Amino acid sequence: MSETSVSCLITKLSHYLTLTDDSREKLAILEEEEISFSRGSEIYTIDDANEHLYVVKSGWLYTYLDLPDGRRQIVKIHHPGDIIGFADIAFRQATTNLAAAEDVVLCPFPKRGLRMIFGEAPQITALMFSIAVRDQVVLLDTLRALGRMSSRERLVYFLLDLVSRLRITNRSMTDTFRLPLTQTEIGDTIGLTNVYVSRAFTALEKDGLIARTAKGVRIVSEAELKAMVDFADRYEQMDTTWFPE
Amino acid sequence: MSETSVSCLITKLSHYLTLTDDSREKLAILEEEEISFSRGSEIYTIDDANEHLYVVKSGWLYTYLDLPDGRRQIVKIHHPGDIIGFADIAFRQATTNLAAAEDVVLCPFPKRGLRMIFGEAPQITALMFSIAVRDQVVLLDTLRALGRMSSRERLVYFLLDLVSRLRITNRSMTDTFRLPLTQTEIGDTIGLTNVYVSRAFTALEKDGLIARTAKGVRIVSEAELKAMVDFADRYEQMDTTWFPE
DNA sequence: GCGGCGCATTAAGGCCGATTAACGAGACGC
DNA sequence: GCGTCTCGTTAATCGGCCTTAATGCGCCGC
Repeated sequence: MSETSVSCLITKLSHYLTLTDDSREKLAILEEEEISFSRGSEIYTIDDANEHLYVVKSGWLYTYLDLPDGRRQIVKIHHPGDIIGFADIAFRQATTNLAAAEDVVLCPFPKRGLRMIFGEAPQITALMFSIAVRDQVVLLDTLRALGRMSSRERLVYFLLDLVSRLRITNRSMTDTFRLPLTQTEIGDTIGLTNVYVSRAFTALEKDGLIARTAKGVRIVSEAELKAMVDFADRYEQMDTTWFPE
Repeated sequence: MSETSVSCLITKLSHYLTLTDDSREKLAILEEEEISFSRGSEIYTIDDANEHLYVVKSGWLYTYLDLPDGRRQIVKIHHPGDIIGFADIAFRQATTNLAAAEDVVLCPFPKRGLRMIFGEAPQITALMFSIAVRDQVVLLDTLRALGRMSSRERLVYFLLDLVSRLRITNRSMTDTFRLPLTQTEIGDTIGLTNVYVSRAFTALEKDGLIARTAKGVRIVSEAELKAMVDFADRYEQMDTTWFPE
């Protein structure tokens, strides 16, 4: 446990409003415990009893669904500061699978930790509710991408969505970011094969819209990319005017 | 206003728990006002100030997103008893468009009606929160369908999802249901063209998996269809054990 | 330094769904 | 009863993405 490091959960939530000391203390409780998983680990799978939620301390993970014949769809990528497991609150058993895209550190906390938040921290409750709703809108955007976009457009949408999210926790980040996912994983996210992810990447690079570094990507012409897929940033702003306190 | 007719909102919510008289009174307030729209009407569009939510009294509607060149993705179909607009709570302006698939009657109520519910009716609050979360899981299933399924599988998933939802408000419904959507609209929902929706329909009918009536569909071999897409019913059961009261 | 492995790239061939178009059936207005 | 419009069907052609497979690069263990 690193006392000195700033909590990325608090960083993420602070983007939207100034947290009270009381709120900060309540959030700290959610990050007391730590577990590490190595790349490729399955943290939980469908039908597991889901008694815990997780705060991501470091590393990327993803939630996915399978088809019986082996096809796979990644439905959500998780970054440091994210809370994993909200979607399963309404069910006794997990409805999805969770895997580590690289070595990760998670902070598990029992569902009743959430009840404590709900009962005693109205400010965080409202924010978490808003984030859950916001994520739903993002899913609608993703649906639009998978249902109606070409391979190149899908990749563009995928990259723009990533940048927008990463900027919330890392304000200094401009246009270059690390991308610790294989092209097969990216394909499973946007409904393509690894082959076509590769082709789309090189095509975008050739057109000078993006550039690729060792393990990352640089967005070269963000405006052009945004116009290409009619991109709307759902992360930057949220309506917090109706919040309590 | 028909005093005699049972509210479909109350019917829908009653599927999951027994509502107290107090809860029923609070819900009735949400259905006081009524507006009618005829088939094809646009009730609201992106960037409209979204000050209202709507309870569907009768008729089907759908929420959709556009691409600049005219491609369209329907992201959610609404039935009687549904509450429309949850997803936009976190935003000042609408992030989606809403259109009437047939003649409909809606009950609009201001956002602050929801605040009244949140503050004074913990039972309904918990239920609405659960439904919002449940809908999120359904969206993940849909993502899997659009990302990884063939045209026939997508149509099967679409039909099974519809039946499961309709059974919540209409317990007597067995396997035949009305389908007031054009094949173009169905295609916009599952990411296909009207042509391929037609082909998928006739293929399923030829295989004896479904049958088509005048304006509806009959599920002939539900077990077989479910196996085909590894279908999980997210509507029948929800975990309400943690609810207050 | 060597072999093995995972991953990205590239090419060839095939299939599925898009596109376009023509036709028919039904609903509706007049 | 006629014309018009929408919607579903069917066919022909086209193109994008998949499948499969071969190649090469970088990383790691030994």
